[in-house]
Amino acid sequence: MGNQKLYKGSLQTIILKLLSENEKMYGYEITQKVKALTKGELKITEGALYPALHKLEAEGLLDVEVAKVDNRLRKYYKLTESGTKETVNRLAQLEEFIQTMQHLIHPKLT
Amino acid sequence: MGNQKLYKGSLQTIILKLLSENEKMYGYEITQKVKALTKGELKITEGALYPALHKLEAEGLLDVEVAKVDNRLRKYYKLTESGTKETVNRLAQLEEFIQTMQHLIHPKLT
DNA sequence: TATTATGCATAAGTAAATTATGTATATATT
DNA sequence: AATATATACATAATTTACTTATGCATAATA
Repeated sequence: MGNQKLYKGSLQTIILKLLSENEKMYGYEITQKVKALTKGELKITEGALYPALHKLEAEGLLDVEVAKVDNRLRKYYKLTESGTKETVNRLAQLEEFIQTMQHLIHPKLT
Repeated sequence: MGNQKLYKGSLQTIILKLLSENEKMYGYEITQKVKALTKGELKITEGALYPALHKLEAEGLLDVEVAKVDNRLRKYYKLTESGTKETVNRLAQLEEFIQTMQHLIHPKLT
């Protein structure tokens, strides 16, 4: 919980990763999914999420599709072709970053 | 290299960790050490490092001691008692963050 | 002689969050 | 019936933590 600031920079990658697994998701769903997957560790705020989604869309990595469910608005996002490719890169970078941090924290291992 | 933005938020923890291993270090030494430990993966810029050191000092986590070596100035930093305790916390938070990210990236494992 | 390495520092600009609002519908609680 | 919580979107103001650019100074190298 106190490590909330550490995930700065990785939100886009998290979104892309979830979309690579789920075909299409809407914003609120993403926040709930992340909360569930991390057992409440990571809580994505709306102020972070929606601008991030808009940016990914503007960059051509996501497509959006509006739907009305139970009289409520939903915006479903899914990866574009370009987004699918970029997800691979972003995940590789995140993995590399984690490896690098492991080297710093546990200098003896690996 | 492209993951440079991901380490946002972890610089202070990196500094604290290095100082928990080395007793005392000066700024330039820290940049070189990180570069070496990460095989050039992470390059701490001076614009990030020095303000971070000053902040940690202002928070009472570091003590500073000025020395002149080869007619050049050096500022040696070392952990205070409070800094030693805080290092444990920060490292635990970083570990937890890494674990959380692993869960997100590799949902099947652990 | 000019560049690179060593060693410190700060100011301006930027990216990506947090915090605080705002709108609206549906469901659960008092 | 009124109120709070959950669902679902959005944006503006602020803060944090960097990058980039710049500055000063000495030592070693090309």
